[in-house]
Amino acid sequence: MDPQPFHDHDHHQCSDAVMSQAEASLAASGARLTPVRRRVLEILLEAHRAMGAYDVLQRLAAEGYGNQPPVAYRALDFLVEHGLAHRIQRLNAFAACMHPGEAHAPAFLICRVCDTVAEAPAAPVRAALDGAAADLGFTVERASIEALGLCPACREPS
Amino acid sequence: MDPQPFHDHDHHQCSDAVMSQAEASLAASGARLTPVRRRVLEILLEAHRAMGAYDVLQRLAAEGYGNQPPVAYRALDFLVEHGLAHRIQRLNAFAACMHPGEAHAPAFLICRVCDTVAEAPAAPVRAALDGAAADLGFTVERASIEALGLCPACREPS
DNA sequence: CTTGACGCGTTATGATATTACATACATAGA
DNA sequence: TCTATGTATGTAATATCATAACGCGTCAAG
Repeated sequence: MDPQPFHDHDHHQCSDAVMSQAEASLAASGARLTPVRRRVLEILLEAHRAMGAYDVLQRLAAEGYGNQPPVAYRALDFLVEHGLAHRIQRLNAFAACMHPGEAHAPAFLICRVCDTVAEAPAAPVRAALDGAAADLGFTVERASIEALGLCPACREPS
Repeated sequence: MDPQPFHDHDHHQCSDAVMSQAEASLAASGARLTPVRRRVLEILLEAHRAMGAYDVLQRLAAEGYGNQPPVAYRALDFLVEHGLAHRIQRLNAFAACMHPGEAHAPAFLICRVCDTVAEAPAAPVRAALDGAAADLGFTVERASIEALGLCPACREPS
């Protein structure tokens, strides 16, 4: 079963699973998961949320790491480059990838009430986009697909 | 024929058409196209590009309008609210809407070489996205769909 | 002719992100 | 082991993007 933010799940297990996948994925590519990078990923994994770079930085600083923006941005950029995190343009923020290692071009579903961010399988969306672009002669290389709305939990009056 | 950035077109006519549509659209809603707002729209229309708020501001300032950020942001926000311009999240920038008045939820195609921004019809894309979201119980309210890639002109070695 | 809504101008500040350079650390080769 | 090399981290300074808060001018309704 996939990590799935919108429903009850054992979050500890969910995070651990992602961390393991992340480690495996990195080992395969020869990149190093240094303490700062690992810690940043853990911080992102604490919630199914997007966090701003400065929020992450504050956490790092409190734990004795550097307290200047590049410390956070470098780790975040590393995670994004290696597919362990995503940048959410709409929020100027970052979220842990819930499916590291798998090739995927996700769409992000952002709940405007609880700020939860989920990844939806976007292959069909991407196909539609590629088609629309092709009609205009445009070749899509990278796409950001981000939706703002209501997650199941916030939709129903609990 | 639609305004279509990626192909040769009479740009003067293209801009004029959009301005007329914009005026009509605003008149219908009772909102006012003041000099600053009009000028900002004209500036955005000069190129099929996204411009940063500060770029617009510089232009305004050079023409004797205010030279502080809120002057630009207010006009830009107004245009966006009234469907005359779009914010391109990926670029932290704004582009004139090429189909004002028409209800549309566009996808943006951004050429990474010439920076041209075009709007593609996104109804099928949006449908696919709604579907993927619905599978997770998520209700999409607003979506940003932005693609980075190569426009037809930049794709072919001229 | 007042009043109230709106648009514009300005100051100040906040939030996000990068450049540039210095220091430390790991590791492979001599 | 020693040292050279690349990579990671730390820090200062600055660039870029965005908003809050306030005051003034204009214009139309009452």
